[in-house]
Amino acid sequence: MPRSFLVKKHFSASKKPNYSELESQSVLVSPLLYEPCPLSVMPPGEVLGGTAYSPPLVWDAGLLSSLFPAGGEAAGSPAPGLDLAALSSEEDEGKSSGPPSPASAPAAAERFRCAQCAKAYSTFAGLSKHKQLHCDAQARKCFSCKYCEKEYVSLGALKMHIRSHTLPCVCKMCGKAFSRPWLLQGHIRTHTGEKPFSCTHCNRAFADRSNLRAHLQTHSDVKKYQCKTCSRTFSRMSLLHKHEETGCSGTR
DNA sequence: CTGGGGAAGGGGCCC
DNA sequence: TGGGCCCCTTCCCCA
Repeated sequence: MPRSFLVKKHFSASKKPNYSELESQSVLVSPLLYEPCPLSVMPPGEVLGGTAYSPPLVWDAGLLSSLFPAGGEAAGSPAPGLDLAALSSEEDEGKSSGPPSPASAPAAAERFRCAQCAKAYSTFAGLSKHKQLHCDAQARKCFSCKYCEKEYVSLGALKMHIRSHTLPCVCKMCGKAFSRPWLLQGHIRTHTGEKPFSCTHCNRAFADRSNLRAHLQTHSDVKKYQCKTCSRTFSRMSLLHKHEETGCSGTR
C-alpha cells in the first residue's frame, strides 16, 4: 500500500510545492497556516475515488458517539466497530424474529436467549447471528474501521485511525491534508525551513528527529542493521532490505 | 547501484 | 478520552 494514499493532494503536477514561489511570500509560522483541524472533513470524491472511498456518512465525533454511545445501553446498543449495515440488518432481524416487547411477547420468541445480554430470539440462527455480530465481538473489544479492514482494541485507537481517512488537518499554504496536527507541524517545517534537530558531530540540521537519528548512523563505523548472510552493515533498514532483495552474494 | 536526505505514515505511551 | 510526542518504518529522490 503506498504510504501516500492517505494524503489528500491538492496539487498534482509535482510532488513538492514550488518553494521559490513560497519563499517569495511572507512566510510566517502562525495558526493561520493551517486549518484548525475541524473533525473529519471528508476528502472529495476525486481524491480518493469512489471505489476506494465512498462512505455515505461523515465520521465525526457526533456520528461516532451516536454509533458508539459512551455508556451504551444495557442490552440493546449496537456493538462497536462492526459493519454498520450488517449491524442494522442484525438489529432488524432481532426485531422481526427476536426480542419481543415484554407486553406482547409470545413464549416461543423467548426460546433462544443470549447469555451475555439476555436478548431473546425465536430462532437459534437469530441468536447465533446476534452473538457473532454483537456480544462476542464486544467481548473481544473489536473495533473495526468502516473504511478499511483494520481492527482496534479500543475506540480511541479506532478514532485515531479514522483520522487517517478523514485527514482533518490541512496546510493553508499548499492544501495538503494530514491526519494529525503534529504531522502538519512537521510538514509546515518544509515550508518554513525550520530545522530544530541538529547533529552534534557535523552540525547539520534536520526538520525531523527520525531523520537526524538516521543521519547519526552515518557517523557510526558499525551500522545498526546487519545482513545475516554477509555480515555487511547498513545505516538504515531500508538499505538492508534493498540489499537482501537484490540478492546477497554472501560475501562482503 | 549504493548511500543518504527529506517527507510522511502509523502505533504506542504519557499526561 | 484526547492531544502531544516519540519511535520506527517506508518511500521517493538525488548525488
